[in-house]
Amino acid sequence: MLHVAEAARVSVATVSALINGTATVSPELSQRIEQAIRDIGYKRNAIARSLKMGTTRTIGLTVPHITNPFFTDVVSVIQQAFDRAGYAVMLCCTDEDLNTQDDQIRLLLDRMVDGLIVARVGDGAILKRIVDDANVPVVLLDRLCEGVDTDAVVLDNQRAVFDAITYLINLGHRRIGYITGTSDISPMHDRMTGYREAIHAAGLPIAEELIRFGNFHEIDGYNATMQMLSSHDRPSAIFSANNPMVIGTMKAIRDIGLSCPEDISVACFDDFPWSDVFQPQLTTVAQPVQAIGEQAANLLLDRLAGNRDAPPRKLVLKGRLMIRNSCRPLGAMAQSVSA
Amino acid sequence: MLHVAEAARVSVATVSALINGTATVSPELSQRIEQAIRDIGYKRNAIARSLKMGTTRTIGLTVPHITNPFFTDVVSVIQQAFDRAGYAVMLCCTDEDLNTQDDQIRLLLDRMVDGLIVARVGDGAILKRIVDDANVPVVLLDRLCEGVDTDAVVLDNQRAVFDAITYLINLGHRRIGYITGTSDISPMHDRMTGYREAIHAAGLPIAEELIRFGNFHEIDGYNATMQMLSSHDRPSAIFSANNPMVIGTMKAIRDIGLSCPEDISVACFDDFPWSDVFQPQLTTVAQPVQAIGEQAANLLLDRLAGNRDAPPRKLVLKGRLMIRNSCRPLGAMAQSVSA
DNA sequence: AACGCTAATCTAAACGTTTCGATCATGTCA
DNA sequence: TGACATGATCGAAACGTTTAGATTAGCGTT
Repeated sequence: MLHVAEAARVSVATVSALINGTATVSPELSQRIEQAIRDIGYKRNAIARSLKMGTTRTIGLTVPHITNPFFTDVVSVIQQAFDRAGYAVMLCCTDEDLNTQDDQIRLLLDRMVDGLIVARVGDGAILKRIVDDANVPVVLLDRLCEGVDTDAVVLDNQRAVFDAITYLINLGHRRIGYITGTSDISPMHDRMTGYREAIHAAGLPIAEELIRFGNFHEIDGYNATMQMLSSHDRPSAIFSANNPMVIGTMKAIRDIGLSCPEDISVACFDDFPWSDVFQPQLTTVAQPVQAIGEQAANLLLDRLAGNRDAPPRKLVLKGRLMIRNSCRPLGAMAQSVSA
Repeated sequence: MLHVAEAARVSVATVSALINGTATVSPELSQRIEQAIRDIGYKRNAIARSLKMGTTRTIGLTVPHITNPFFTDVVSVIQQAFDRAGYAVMLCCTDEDLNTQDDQIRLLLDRMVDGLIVARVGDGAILKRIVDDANVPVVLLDRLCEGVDTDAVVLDNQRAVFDAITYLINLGHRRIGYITGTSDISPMHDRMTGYREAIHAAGLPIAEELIRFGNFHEIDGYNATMQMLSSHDRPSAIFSANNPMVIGTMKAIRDIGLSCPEDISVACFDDFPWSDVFQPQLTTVAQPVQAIGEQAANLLLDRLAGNRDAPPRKLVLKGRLMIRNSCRPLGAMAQSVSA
């Protein structure tokens, strides 16, 4: 900018005024300045601007895994929304690791991001402290965080799983395996509650050996399924509370020599783009990814636009059970259907 | 930092020296400073540091679509690599749009990213100018760019498709449909060449009506497949040069009342994590996503480490044909196999 | 005692912006 | 003609760091 000012024989203040339109500058000088900008190929240095202005027009986004199709889609939507609003997005993947997450959030805050969207991981204690210290707006995505009272957009996980399990029960299933992630994050906790409530509402007993915990990865789903299917009294249906793990479930079913849905029914949380093309077409709980991403972005953009003092807003969206052909009727029902 | 210095009754220079270890500071002052840092909860401002140092420890990454599983995986690997190296990643999705891409790259450069990894889109002219102007190292990912002579990591696309098409020919297929993206980017061009060469090498005629262009999206694959299958002399196999489009192909096959592989064989570029669990299990050309991401990251990290003057390095990796059950033998071969 | 050497610390400029308040020319009005 | 408002431009401080070079103190040599 200094060079531009010199070339146009004006002060840097005038150049700044012209670029930002913060003051009127005469047509004559305007032209000289614009010419100089073109000649020199001047580009405003956003870092210097950020330092002075105290804002970077950048937000931080942390998710556990970008390869989980749910997060892939949500990240994509969020990215687009902020792109439209002129913000850049710094993406971090925490790999479901608490320390990684904390490091990354600190890194983002050091860089003066204007806001944060966090699909948190693990215990929320440190997150709480970090968020309290940093006075940037934070939006929680997908996962609430005890003690962190801020904007959030989540799914009604309990209801969604309740509906899915009830659907399986209505098909005649009585022993329904349930594979979940570690329950220290709210969706896993709520989904589990939905499972238990559905079983209970149907007057069925909860079989604790049919509930298996994994760490969100395909291999965890594989192992959990293997264990369940190797038992003497195996379930007739399996519900996976997490999307990558269901791939493991399908592989285990294949490897053990069974097939879905003939021998065992399968349903899972989170939809796949290809779920209605390949066989079996999985019955899933679809999250409104577009809406989730947009709402999260809107909440944050609203804060960034200056609406700092409004009380925390918590948006709860509804999932949708996508019934396909991976679950088959059992017993009396099966006969009435096949008749 | 000023507050820390005051609290510890030292100069800011000493504080800086201690934090960065750039000069020895006596144990006594060290202790006072560390105490003050803790008391105040001081965090170094990375923006101010960047302004002074001329480096942000941030890189820019642009890809066409993050929802394309190939890019999802590569982005994930790159993100991890830079995370380990203490860099942040700014992610941009260009949505296969040239203007969006140019805007985003400019945005990234304004923010003084230290380097750029670009899976480019469209015509490379503007990209070339931008890259020339900015004197940050650039690594091209997946797609080369005419006139931009810089580090790159790409696949041997021609060979990969040649092998895949030859595989289909060896199965007895003679009319092989080919669905591709717009050929102004190098992978699409090279893949097309591979297709033509394979057909030619087998002494078969090129049927131009079997070559269809789309814009990388599922819907394009759908439309292209619909057109081909509605013709009087439809192909016995279809190869999709792009991953999202093959979903459209499968949907079209289903909607038109055919099935794969009984009525038509299908293969495509890029592997899916779930390709060997669901039916049909797609035969694909798998890219070494892990290696691609790591190599791209390494090339850039090497430049960032100061190796600026080395000549441009172009890494060409090999694809791998993953043969599954979505392609069936035809004619004489089919008989010998089924016999 | 004067000198030089080393180690520790500090002063101040610089990075590239924004912006407040000052300056200055010009035109208007009484 | 003088007072004054208006509009355009500028000078300089500030944002929070890093760092070159100056300063100071302590200590061993001669």
